[in-house]
Amino acid sequence: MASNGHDNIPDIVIGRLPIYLRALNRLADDGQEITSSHELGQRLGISSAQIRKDLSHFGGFGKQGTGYQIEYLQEKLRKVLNIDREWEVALIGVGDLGKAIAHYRGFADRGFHIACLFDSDPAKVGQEIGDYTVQPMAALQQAIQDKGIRLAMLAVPVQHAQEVANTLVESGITGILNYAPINLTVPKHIQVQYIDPVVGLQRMTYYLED
Amino acid sequence: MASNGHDNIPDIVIGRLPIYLRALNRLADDGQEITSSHELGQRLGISSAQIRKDLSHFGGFGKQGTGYQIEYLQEKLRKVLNIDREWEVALIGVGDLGKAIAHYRGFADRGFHIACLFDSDPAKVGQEIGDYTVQPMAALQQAIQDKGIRLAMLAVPVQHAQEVANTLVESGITGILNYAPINLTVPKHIQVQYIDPVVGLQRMTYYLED
DNA sequence: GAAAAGCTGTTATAGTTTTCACATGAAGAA
DNA sequence: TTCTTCATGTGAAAACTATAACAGCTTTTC
Ligand SMILES: NC(=O)c1ccc[n+]([C@@H]2O[C@H](COP(=O)([O-])OP(=O)(O)OC[C@H]3O[C@@H](n4cnc5c(N)ncnc54)[C@H](O)[C@@H]3O)[C@@H](O)[C@H]2O)c1
Ligand SMILES: NC(=O)c1ccc[n+]([C@@H]2O[C@H](COP(=O)([O-])OP(=O)(O)OC[C@H]3O[C@@H](n4cnc5c(N)ncnc54)[C@H](O)[C@@H]3O)[C@@H](O)[C@H]2O)c1
Repeated sequence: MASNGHDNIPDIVIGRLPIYLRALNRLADDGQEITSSHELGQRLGISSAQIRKDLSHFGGFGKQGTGYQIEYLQEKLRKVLNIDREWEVALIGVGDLGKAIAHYRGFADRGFHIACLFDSDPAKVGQEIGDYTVQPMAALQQAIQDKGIRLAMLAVPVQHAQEVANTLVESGITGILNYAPINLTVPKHIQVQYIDPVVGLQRMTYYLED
Repeated sequence: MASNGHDNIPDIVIGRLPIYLRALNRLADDGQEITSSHELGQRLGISSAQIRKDLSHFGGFGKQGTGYQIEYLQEKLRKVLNIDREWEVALIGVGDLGKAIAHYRGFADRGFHIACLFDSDPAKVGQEIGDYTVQPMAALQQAIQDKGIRLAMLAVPVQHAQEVANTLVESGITGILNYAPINLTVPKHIQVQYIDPVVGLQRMTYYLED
């Protein structure tokens, strides 16, 4: 049916594709070559019908009677998600969390290359972290525009998150991964994703008996 | 997800409550005392009707013509979510990420107290981090049972995450916040929440034009 | 090589979630 | 007071999402 043009695929379907891809990565690591909607569903706690239906939005990736070739399906999902290439990401805020992020290899392994680091603290500016030097905020706009960077990770204290987000948007960033526990107000065409572990914990305690 | 003796409030509603609470925290920080479903909705990019409907599952927290008393609503939401008390959390894996987590004050500020640290690496065991000493994995079950800990954060390498999760479940943990990029297989009564920043990035790139 | 078993893609059905729209109550203005 | 404005809580309708079921192709089994 539809291929990679932005037809009207529900957001909720798009949101599950990275989860499918992550499960496929694990199966591939284990040396497995073929899987099925049933196996994936069992692993993910999702019905097999839902997986088949989600995938069918983008074309037939499987083979009746056989299942899905893992490597092929990974390739197709990467293409759909636009991650069949490397994305450069700016990281703002090189504190405890920012440093852990900068050292973490899991981003590069999955196609996201941290291409520059920024911090407002003069004591941090100039520090070498990984392959890069921490730059001052004054250099942000120019650097992002020169490199054509579209994505940023925001790891500054909550009080400054909105203000830095505004700067990012002005600089041309269109996707922000926000670690600060605050909902950002941004123009409609800007994507934001939130990482807030406390929200995760709070979602669980509801279900725990006292 | 199993609902523990609660009414049958949809999971999706429960999942939004921490987001509402977070927004209320910000408003309270700004010194505001009253808000409305409309104001909250604007900040969160959610319709006001949805917020009113969500809250109405738990009783009438607002006042017609006026809105919601922020402090009162926070209190009520905390009660609903079972976070009108402090929860102790075990942290497994004291690497780069685990250290950043252990130093982060945002957990304690929002009612989650990291009560013990574990690592399998003999070089890490015995290290002092924050107020606690890293303990060996062999001490895990006893410590968790003695303290009656129900929640754990999992920050070990992906290859060991499932095996450690199994140990946690055996030890009596019923909620796991998993930082490793793998879907855990656990018994039905165990809650799991995932923190995977790469998934967040991948959800955004779909919407970015090439 | 025929029958059995397995799996996809898809259409139809069931279920869930969101939005709409309004009755009702509160607060301030004139 | 009375009028106007504002905002909640809620049933009904609309929109969306998940599940069930099956035709049709593939592989395995005997
Ligand atoms: N540490 C964690 O495990 C963790 C976990 C979840 C969320 N967070 C969140 O991530 C953010 C950072 O946490 P952290 O523990 O690394 O804090 P931190 O204080 O160690 O680091 C914050 C960094 O941001 C820099 N900064 C401050 N204002 C800035 C500005 N206007 N522009 C650019 N840089 C600025 C500071 O100089 C500092 O280096 C916080 O919002 C926190 O709530 C942290
Ligand atoms: N660093 C980050 O910013 C970041 C971000 C997102 C996700 N993660 C994920 O978090 C996990 C940890 O990342 P990290 O960068 O801290 O890795 P790390 O290698 O620095 O730390 C892992 C720690 O786990 C310990 N460990 C290993 N096996 C163990 C076992 N069986 N039982 C107990 N402890 C064990 C190790 O001794 C080490 O101290 C990984 O799964 C990683 O993918 C990390």
